[in-house]
Amino acid sequence: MNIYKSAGFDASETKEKPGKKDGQKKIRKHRFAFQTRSHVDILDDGYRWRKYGQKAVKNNKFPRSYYRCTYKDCNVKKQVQRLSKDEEIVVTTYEGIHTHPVEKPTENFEHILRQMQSYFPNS
DNA sequence: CGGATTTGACCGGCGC
DNA sequence: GCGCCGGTCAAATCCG
Repeated sequence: MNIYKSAGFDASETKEKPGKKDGQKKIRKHRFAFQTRSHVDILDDGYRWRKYGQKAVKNNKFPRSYYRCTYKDCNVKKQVQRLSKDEEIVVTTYEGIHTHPVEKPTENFEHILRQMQSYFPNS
């Protein structure tokens, strides 16, 4: 299994909706993109995900899948997209930070999971 | 039975 | 002002 993490470290601020009251304004949304070499887009990182949508991308021939964490109070989002150039490459983009423990015995992914948690500052 | 998944439709924002 | 795109939610259905 050859899995390597991508350097797609992008921290964008939350997109607040104009017209609404001062909701989340200064909080940033952690965005982390992972590039995995797999034929299946079902990458289990140890968390439970529930698919809530699927849309096709313009630059891609393949549709993108939208997932959301099913944990109580866990508003973490994840998207999976395949590269049109290399269908065997799957890009997993995580949005948000998990606030609950992992209960799944991840295989080699545990290694990556550790790296992810390292990037997420636990304030 | 509960939980999860699928597809379609709808809404909002932005562009022109 | 209208059109278009992206994104999200909802209902129905299927599986375990």
